[in-house]
Amino acid sequence: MKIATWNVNSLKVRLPHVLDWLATHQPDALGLQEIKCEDAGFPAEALAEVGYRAVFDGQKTYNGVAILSRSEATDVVRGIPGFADEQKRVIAATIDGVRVVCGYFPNGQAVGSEKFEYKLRWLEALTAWLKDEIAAHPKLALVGDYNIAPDERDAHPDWSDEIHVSEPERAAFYRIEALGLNDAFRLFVQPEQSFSWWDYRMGAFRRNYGLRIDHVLLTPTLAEACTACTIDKAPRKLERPSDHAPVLVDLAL
DNA sequence: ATGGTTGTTCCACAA
Repeated sequence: MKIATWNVNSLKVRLPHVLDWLATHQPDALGLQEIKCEDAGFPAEALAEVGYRAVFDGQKTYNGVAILSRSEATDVVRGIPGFADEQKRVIAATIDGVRVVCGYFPNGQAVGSEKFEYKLRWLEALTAWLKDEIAAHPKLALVGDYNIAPDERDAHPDWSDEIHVSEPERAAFYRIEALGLNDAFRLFVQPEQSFSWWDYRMGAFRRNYGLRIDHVLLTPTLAEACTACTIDKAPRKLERPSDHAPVLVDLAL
């Protein structure tokens, strides 16, 4: 089984890239973030033509998440239960016996800002809900754009902003891991300076001036079955790319 | 020190 995650920064604009990527990698589940479209405008037909169904929680202009799958997605949950939020950032579903939780974590803008406080509140609510969700689903994958680089290896040495690498954000990431989740990427030896996001500006991709902020976290049952985790930089090299690369895990299931 | 880019939109705002 293959599970992947990709912040596409507008599904409308990135649809050709997504269709190509699905054809090449044939994931069983793909979590998408920042689809930036309302439910009525979701390109369900184009995806169905290449063999994928979708569950989604769309929003105009900002945010929006989806899970694409070849098998039927069941027990769909939209948003964090009990956490009122206008912003569409979470969708969860069970696919082929695996609970896939897809999240677009808040950016946080700048440490100490109002948006940063929202990020921390959101992380707290997500963590509380995940505790129950993991207890109910031993095979669970938390995928998405976390907007957190977990440790020093995950940020370019010249990264100077506090946001994405601050102590409170990293502490929140470790609290999620402490629920019993494993960073799939670090189960394997990886190239140094492996990143999943590069700013559009200042030739950041060319200089590999990036961060690893897109993650797949796995419960122990899935971590034991995990045989590979890779960041696919290929779509980032295309014309009109997303600023994020997809992350893909292989599971011996 | 500033500005550099992209997407959606009413041209500013979020990333």
